[in-house]
Amino acid sequence: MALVMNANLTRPASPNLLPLGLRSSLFDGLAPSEINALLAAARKRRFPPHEVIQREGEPATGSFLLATGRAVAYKLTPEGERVFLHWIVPGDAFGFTAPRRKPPPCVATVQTLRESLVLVWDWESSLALTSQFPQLRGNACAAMANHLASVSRVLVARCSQTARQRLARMLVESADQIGRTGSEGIEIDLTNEDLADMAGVSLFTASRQLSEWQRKGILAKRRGRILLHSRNV
Amino acid sequence: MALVMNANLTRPASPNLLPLGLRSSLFDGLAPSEINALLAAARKRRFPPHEVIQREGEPATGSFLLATGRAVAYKLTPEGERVFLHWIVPGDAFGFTAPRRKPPPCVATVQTLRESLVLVWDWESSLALTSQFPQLRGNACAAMANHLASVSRVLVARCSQTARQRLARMLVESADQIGRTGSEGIEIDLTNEDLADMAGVSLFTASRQLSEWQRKGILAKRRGRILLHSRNV
DNA sequence: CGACTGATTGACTGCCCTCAAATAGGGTGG
DNA sequence: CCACCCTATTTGAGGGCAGTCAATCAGTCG
Repeated sequence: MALVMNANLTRPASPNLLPLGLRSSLFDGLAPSEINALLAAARKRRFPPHEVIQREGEPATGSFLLATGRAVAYKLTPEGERVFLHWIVPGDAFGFTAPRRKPPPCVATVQTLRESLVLVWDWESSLALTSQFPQLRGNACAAMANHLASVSRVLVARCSQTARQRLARMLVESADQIGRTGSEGIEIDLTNEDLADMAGVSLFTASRQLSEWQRKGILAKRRGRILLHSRNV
Repeated sequence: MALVMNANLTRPASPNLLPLGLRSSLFDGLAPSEINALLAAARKRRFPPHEVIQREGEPATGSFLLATGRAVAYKLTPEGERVFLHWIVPGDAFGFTAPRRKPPPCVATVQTLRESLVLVWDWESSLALTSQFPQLRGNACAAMANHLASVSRVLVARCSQTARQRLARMLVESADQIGRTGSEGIEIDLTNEDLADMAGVSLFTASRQLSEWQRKGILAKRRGRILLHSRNV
């Protein structure tokens, strides 16, 4: 029951097509020559941590594929609160739009968490490539469908779950997505504030709830890190 | 600032292509002969009021285009609460998915409000048509992008707005979408309960808030109907 | 060993939901 | 035309979840 359904690895493309060993469902069903054409058209761009790759509302002037690193997609409320949508991990594509004359506005903001390597296609070449390779358009379409499903799940979670439930859910999903399995459980590098933002909960509610779970022995806390003993909720 | 951005009439197709005079952005950029091929492949189906056309979670075995009538798209929480997504008006397409081997599950439930005429393409012909006409795939993709933007707006509204604000917003949007302009303002055929469901607010909160607005002279209420004097909020 | 940032804890507040009970529209049948 | 019923709606009282504010504590890094 993952909240985040990213566009990675449903059917693996041929392995090691890139020097990076990058796999992505964006390449599903494409011939190696076609993939090479894609890669040739892409610019590789390196982003430092906490850098905005695309900003909600601005024209979608490019399409992206995360090669290495990590990023997060979120929306901003008029009051400036961030509404977490999903993590973006290597292999995930974003910024693809329906074919139009003009770039439509971005739906969400995407920001790196750590140093990341991103393949970038500008608007024109993205348009050209997706019209040249119908399979690619289909794959981009599938990525959009996944985003739609993902946002829908976030919506339902926000509408029907309590603060405690949303926190629990975010913990489990973050463990799946960005957790490192250690000797005593799953370690997640997140501050209380990160977790609170993602779950849509105040910093204090998050702190109180996490403390309660720690008292019950479900997890242990270090500064800026959470150690989840098991994934039961 | 419409919450609902449906797939209608961005650039009009040639007029009166159908006996119904149906226009839809689904036909954008298609030649008349192509549109005829589309229509020939479609089955016309009439739904009585309050009939479910597609149900969330079930395989998306068809693609739809509403010709006449009205419908609503919503999601269900595990507790059975309905989360309103958007109205569906004539010209709106829904149920289109990314090209896949198997039909993916529907993202939302779509239900008629009144008797409606719907064009239906089954899974196979939908797949065949969208691969035959790249422009059609693009248009279906655009419809999906609109749904994504729409759900995102609902999400942000749910996360950042108070009950009062959400009610106001739903009133204005419903006025745009399904209101009839009368002599004294815009009439909307909605019960308190409908409005409360859509805004994600309890029946009582809706009643209290509407009464307050009525006292202030912003609107008048009849049983099962709301008369909005102006659209200011 | 400061200093800064992250985390904790308690007290208070407020929005909005729940429940109960009464009221009013509006159609229907006599 | 009126009585009646079903449903929509109103209104009040009470309560709970979770947010806000304030003050303190603790970990890490220079």
